[in-house]
Amino acid sequence: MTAGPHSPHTLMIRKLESIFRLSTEEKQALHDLPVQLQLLKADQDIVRIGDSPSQCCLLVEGYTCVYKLTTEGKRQIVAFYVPGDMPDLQSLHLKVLDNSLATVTPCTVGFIQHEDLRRICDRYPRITAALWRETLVDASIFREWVLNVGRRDAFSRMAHLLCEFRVKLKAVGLAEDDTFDLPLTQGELADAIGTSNVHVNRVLQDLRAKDLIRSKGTQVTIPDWEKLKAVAGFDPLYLHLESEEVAA
Amino acid sequence: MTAGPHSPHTLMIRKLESIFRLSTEEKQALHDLPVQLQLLKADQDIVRIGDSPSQCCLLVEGYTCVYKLTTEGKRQIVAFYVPGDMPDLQSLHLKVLDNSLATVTPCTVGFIQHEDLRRICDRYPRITAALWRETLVDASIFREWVLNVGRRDAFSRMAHLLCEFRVKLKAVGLAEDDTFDLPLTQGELADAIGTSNVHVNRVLQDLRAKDLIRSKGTQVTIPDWEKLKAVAGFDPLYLHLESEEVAA
DNA sequence: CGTACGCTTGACTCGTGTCAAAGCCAGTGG
DNA sequence: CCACTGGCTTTGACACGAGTCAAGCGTACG
Repeated sequence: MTAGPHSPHTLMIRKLESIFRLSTEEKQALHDLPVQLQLLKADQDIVRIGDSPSQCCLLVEGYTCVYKLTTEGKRQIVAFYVPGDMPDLQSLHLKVLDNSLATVTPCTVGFIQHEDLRRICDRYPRITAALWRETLVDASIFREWVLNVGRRDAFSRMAHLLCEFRVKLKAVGLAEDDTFDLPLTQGELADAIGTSNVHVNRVLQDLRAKDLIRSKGTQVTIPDWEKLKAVAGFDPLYLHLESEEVAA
Repeated sequence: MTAGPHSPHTLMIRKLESIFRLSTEEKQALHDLPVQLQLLKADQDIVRIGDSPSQCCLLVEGYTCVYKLTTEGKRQIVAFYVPGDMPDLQSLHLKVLDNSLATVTPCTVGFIQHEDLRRICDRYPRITAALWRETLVDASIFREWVLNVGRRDAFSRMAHLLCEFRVKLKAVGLAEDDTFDLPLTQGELADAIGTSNVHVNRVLQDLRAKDLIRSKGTQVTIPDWEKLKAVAGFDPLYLHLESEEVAA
């Protein structure tokens, strides 16, 4: 569950490699990327909308989220990120950030300079492709979230979010069979599925009453994966993982 | 308003160049991309979820949309595309499509083989960056849509969608000062903002009653841009256009 | 031990969905 | 040239999901 004996890059490289089968040289180049590690507390902005960062953030441990605010101050979380993700990789090509990135738990993050990333991309087109692909998967997840928020009721929305968490965490080895850690407040869940926190509470009770989920502290367990998938209308296709991981 | 004397690539190249200032050689390489033109009727799928196309679609004339369906068959449109866009550029790196792409009006589209795109990307890293950036802007728009659908009421959502259309169309020269063509049914608008078509009808009437929009056939005019932006909570930052276009 | 934050509950309100019927074209064919 | 048709828009009545408000509860932490 901790970063353990890995280098900060390990999870990211493993993820890139699961699709692209990089050469030893390419992997080495990634390993050699200078990373400035930093420990952050929970509920802390990493970068803010309007910023023009000169570095990307690599999430090593903990969960982060990307959020936006309406002019009236309502918050919408548009993505959660788990270890191995690069939550603001977009900043490599978009000069100014259109969203804010914040920790939701205490986090270990590594910062990689844009110039270092650009150098490695120029030299290794396959790494460029792999990183590009990462941003495309992000985009695919956003599309699914639009569907989720736009066309499912609160009950299915929540079920869908839980399904997504399970699959993403399993893919990086942070979930056992059927249980994983979900250290989010009901307010954060509400901001993610576009409802009120009161209603999140009712929906969670309903999910528990129907035995679709069980929870102990921040641990969530899913007794019947197929049943939860069904009520969520969840199809992992949009996560674009390789089949072994999804099947699990 | 028609494709006119342009080659099919013109709008796309102009868009890429507005950010990246490509060299003559790079522009020529783009111009030389083989494109297979095709005329399509309205309401026709171009590619479907689950497909693995070997080509990308370049929209030359008309509007297309990307949509997804819930298991119960509810449709959510997650993006609209206008001439100059490449609505399924993602397929270059994601083997299987996670959404469907359809025309909403009669369209002229050009198909570009993936292998041709990959070849040009390998040779010209700046073109890679420009195309990558395009997909990042798409992702940014998806994020804004999550906010739109999740945290704004139907009235603001519709206003926001209209603002986005105006800015995108102006950027490719398809909108005069304050009026543009919006040949969408209320059902399509409903699928885009995640409400029922009946409610779309009421919201549009409300917008007209408040003189925030006027419409004649499919033509929409915006009498007071600042006022519409205000009720929509619209900030064009997320479209990542260069400032001259946005200001207009 | 208290204080703060998050969770839970109930009552009430309100935005939207649903259903069903009617009106309005624009295109088609007789 | 006009009646027919089908798709889209418009309307009204009603139902329901979800938001809001406000109070009370639990618990982790200083």
